[in-house]
Amino acid sequence: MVEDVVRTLGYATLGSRLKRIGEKLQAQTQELTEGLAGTDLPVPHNPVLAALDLHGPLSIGDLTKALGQSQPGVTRMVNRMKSDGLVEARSDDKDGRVSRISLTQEGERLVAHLKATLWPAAFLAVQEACAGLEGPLLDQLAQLEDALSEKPLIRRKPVAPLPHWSSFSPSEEENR
Amino acid sequence: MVEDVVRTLGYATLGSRLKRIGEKLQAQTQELTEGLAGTDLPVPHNPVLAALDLHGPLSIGDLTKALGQSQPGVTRMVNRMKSDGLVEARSDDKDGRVSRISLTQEGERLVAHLKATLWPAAFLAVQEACAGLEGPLLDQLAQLEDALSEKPLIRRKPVAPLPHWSSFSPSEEENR
DNA sequence: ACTAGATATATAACAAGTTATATTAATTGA
DNA sequence: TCAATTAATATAACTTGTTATATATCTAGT
Repeated sequence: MVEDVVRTLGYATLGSRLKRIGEKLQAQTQELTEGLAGTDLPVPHNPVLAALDLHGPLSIGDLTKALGQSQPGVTRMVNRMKSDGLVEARSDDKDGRVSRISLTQEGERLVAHLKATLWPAAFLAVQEACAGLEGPLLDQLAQLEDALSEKPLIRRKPVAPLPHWSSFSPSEEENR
Repeated sequence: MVEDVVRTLGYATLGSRLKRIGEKLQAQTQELTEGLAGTDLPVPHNPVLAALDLHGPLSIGDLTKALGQSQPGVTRMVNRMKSDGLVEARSDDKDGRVSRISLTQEGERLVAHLKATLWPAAFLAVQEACAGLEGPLLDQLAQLEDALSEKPLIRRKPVAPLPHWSSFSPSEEENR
């Protein structure tokens, strides 16, 4: 049997390790999405929806900052979401370079649905998987990775009635 | 100003968060690679070299387990490394389906070089960035992300003489 | 010995991230 | 006011991860 080299090497491969766990979490969140929200929204599109919901219309540059990733990546994701009918772009009146991205009606509807289903469920499931993690980062990562293998997010759906997303993020409807 | 939505959402976006930090670490490790080992070896190829160095020749399936990623991904990475002259494949004598991947002489040479330069330096730099992290996972991630922004790995090169990789991974030359 | 199924790897198509560069619009300074 | 610079977004090419599927070889059972 061959051991997990990326785990063994510790700090030397922390980057690969973080990416790997992140991808596992996203894959399990995708299962949740289908099983719980009944859509096939790609997991990385959720933060875009959340940012637009929190702040109202944003430029590509603002989204870049909100998501912490590169501008071309954001542009492409937004284009995809545009062709999916979730967002729309209009160029700014003051500055013709900037394109203001906003939720369409369909986007608003989806957000409302996600706030009642996927978002709280994912939050709680991940929170449960992280409950009891302790110690140095590498140890917590090992514990989390094991926890996700042993009991994936889809089996951590809360039994009690799902709280609405607003109870996690109280300040959301301000900037509209 | 727009805040960091992925950070704000906490557990709900932990997958994106982990991927994002992982990519940042890998990008900074790439800088280290060029500045310190004088090669342009892609960061994700390091664990493959380390696995082959630790265990000697491995099948694609074994590498898949060692790296914890999908078989087609491993196959493609190995093909790239083959065309870079770092590894070679011969089909197994007993079982014609399995292809045994081993380091070429050039691969061995590169590994020896990396053990004296990049691997210990990256280990120590990441360890330093992680020193003092405390508390729940989300907190430690926030601290780490801030630490990497404030002082990237390339500025954490140890001043003292670099210890050899073998001092981090004492059991390495066994399975050859 | 042959067929069925299982196993190992390869291939194809896609997604999402990156960097580098092109394009377009706005700003600034002579 | 216009030329040069700066700034925002778009486009292109690449990497690395994925899933689904094809191919090739081995193994088992009759």
